[in-house]
Amino acid sequence: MTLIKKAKIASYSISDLSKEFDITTRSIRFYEDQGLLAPTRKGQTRIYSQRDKVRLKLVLRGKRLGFSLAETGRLFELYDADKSSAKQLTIMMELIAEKKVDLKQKLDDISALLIELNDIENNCQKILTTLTT
Amino acid sequence: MTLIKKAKIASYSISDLSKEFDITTRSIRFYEDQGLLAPTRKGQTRIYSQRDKVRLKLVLRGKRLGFSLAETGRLFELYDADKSSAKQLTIMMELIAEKKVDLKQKLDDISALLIELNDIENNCQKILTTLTT
DNA sequence: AACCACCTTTACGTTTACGTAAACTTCCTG
DNA sequence: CAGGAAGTTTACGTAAACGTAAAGGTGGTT
Repeated sequence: MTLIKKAKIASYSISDLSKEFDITTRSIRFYEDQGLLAPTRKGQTRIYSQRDKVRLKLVLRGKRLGFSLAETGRLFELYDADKSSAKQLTIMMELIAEKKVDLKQKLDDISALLIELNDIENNCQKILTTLTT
Repeated sequence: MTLIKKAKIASYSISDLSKEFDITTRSIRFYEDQGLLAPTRKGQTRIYSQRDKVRLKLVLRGKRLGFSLAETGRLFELYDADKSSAKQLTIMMELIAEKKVDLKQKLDDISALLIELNDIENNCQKILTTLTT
């Protein structure tokens, strides 16, 4: 396989991303301030890579889940961390275990709430049909 | 069934609840300020009923899911709303539908994140065993 | 009576996550 | 070359969710 993939590396302007994700440029710059993004520069202007775009998507996913930007930052460290020392690795695995507990709690919370919402919904539907007949 | 349940109605002080849920009394009073709790009074002192306690639990569940207090308030309205008018009922059902979409998004987000965390975890484990052998 | 634990209100302070405005550069287009 | 359109930095403003005193009431007990 001597086929070389001369991939056209996708890049984005700040307004590209702001439109795509429906957020303000202010937010994007703020995430950079907080160390969550690190676009390159062409002169003054920020240039976002595919990796930056993925990161931004992950930030927004974190927000949907109620994570603070700092928490999302810690998750990023997990992705990037150096895995050379056994100590570092065990610390990482502890963090992962914690997050997993957190996420499982959220799953339980969502299940419970979905059941309750369905109950109310059914109830509403029932009353509605009796009202309109 | 003439058996009458003379239930001893449970009541709680603010510090009872703060200990049980591991939050400050400040928070509990703040939730009241925001209209999420409505304890009765004995003199100046707040008395919390079983219902208040359940509500507080729901507030905290909402927080875990990243809901604002205002959003949780709207959910409470769903529980309490008058279901007499067809118009009101359809509005309610729309709100419920929205929330369900929201929750399903969260489920997807959590699933994705759990998969990623498991990946990292496995990777760490693998490296760790190669390091320690 | 003095003290302690627990309750109260009032009010200013703090963190997070941006909003918003001002003032400026850079690049394109009519 | 005048005028946008989109980029930049700097900086003050804001909403949400409390934290943190300050100052005081209430009830039991030693």
